[in-house]
Amino acid sequence: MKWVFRGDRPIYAQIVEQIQRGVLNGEFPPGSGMPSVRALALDAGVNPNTMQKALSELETQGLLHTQRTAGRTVTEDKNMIIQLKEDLAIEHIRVFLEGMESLGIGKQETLRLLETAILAVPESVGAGTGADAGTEVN
Amino acid sequence: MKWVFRGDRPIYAQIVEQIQRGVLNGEFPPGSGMPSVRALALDAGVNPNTMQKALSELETQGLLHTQRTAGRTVTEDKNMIIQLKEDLAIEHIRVFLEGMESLGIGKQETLRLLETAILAVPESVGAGTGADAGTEVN
Amino acid sequence: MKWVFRGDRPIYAQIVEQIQRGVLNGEFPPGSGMPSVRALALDAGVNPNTMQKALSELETQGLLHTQRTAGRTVTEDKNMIIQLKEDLAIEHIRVFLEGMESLGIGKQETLRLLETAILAVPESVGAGTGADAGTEVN
Amino acid sequence: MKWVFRGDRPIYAQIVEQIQRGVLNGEFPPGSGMPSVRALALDAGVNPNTMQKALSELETQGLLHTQRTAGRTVTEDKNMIIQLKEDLAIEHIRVFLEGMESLGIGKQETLRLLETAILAVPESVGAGTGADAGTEVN
DNA sequence: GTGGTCTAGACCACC
DNA sequence: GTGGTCTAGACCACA
Repeated sequence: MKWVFRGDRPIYAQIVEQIQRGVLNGEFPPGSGMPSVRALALDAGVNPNTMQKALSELETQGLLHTQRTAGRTVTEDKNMIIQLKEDLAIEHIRVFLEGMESLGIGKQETLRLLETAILAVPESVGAGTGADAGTEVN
Repeated sequence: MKWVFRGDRPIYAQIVEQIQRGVLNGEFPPGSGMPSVRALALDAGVNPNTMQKALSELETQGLLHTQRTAGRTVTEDKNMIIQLKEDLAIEHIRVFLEGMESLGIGKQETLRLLETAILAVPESVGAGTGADAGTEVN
Repeated sequence: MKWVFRGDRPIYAQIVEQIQRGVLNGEFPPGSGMPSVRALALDAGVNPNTMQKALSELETQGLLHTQRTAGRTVTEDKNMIIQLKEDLAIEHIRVFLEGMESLGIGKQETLRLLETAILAVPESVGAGTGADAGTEVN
Repeated sequence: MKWVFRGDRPIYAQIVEQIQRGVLNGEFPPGSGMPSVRALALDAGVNPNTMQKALSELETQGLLHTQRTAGRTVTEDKNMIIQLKEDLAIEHIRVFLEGMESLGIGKQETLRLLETAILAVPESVGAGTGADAGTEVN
């Protein structure tokens, strides 16, 4: 796992997001065991307490489970993972549209701008990243 | 001006954004005078210090100018306003795409999702918000 | 507020319960401001961090709100408080009946035992504690 | 024996309770022999050390005895079993009333609520589970 | 002064 | 070794 932290937001919150991301894109497969708190903390270069805080938040979200002394595991509930992915995507879109609107840029214009932006720096077009979206999880 | 604040982010930052928005959408036209710090603070229901901090930041951004004794005015530089709008839009798009990508959703898929989202709750289609983007300012 | 802690469960969890109790019985009325984290910690004789952990859990429960720098307040949503009271009562009853049942004591017998226990050490009978149950909150 | 464990409390403590329950409700009759530690551990799906710890505790409680080479047996002292049952019941009731009181619900009201709860989901009324309380043991 | 975050370091029960 | 809890102490942004 590659950890990158910015100074403008709590580290633990960034950890939460990056682990969520890791679960969503298959780096931490459903049902698999997570590294120990200490190991993760060492790897990320943060205090174990900070890592712990992030992990327990992920636990209250239901994304992680803990077996007391047997370490933590990613939830096996693939539906929850898919659901989370959808929720986050919808929220992202909502915030994005809202932000653009507040700049006086309407939805249609936003769409047009996004198209332009993507065409400017396309990813290997044709390769369906759309397909990928679901496959890592299933 | 209608002020709305959420508790999860610094008030002053939210003020900055809302005034930016006001300038971009024509509520505070270029060259026009801003209300006094006290008046704005009273209107927004915040501490004058907080409003002061927000205005200072807008000044360093170049969006507002101080006329020593004559209070603050919105910049007359329409290009700067257009430029700001563009910058913010590009930044929004960049962050958005990055966020979606981190969910394992590629650019093409993102575009498709955005289309779907917009078609679901369209704005009065045909009315060119794209046109608006520039018109209030010019 | 009188704080009592037992060694068999996390202190922060006991704080959570005792503050809940305080909100439910009117010691912390809805909408009122809570003492500062430091003050509460000093009063309870625990580390500010421990108190903070308890308070932030109460916040995620929705029972407390925080105004960033203006301190914390009890929620004004009386319905939520009543709801919480009901939920906790039902949960208590459920656990109680389950526990008795696991001793081989059925519901009817449990009821009989409880009657006996209460008659043995009655509270000022006739004085409707039942009435009180709702009144502090309303 | 059907073992169920929750992750929020020590496994060994839950084992203690479940075996107590087994003794109280006649599943492990007084004087009878207990399965071996290994067998129990295998059955419950826990580490033998954990099962050992639970059994040791039950031994210090006096509910089980070791016959050196002959394995463990349930105590033949029926009075002790009855006593244990009573103690646990009283403790349960005490904790229950205390908990309800802390919600601002007095004893009389608690009694009323319990009646309601039981009437809502009655067990085959008339069948005296109360009678059972003593019979398996005698 | 307020809440919030982070670190360092210790201790504990559990397996 | 694992997760969990607690303390002590420091620093920060905000109002």
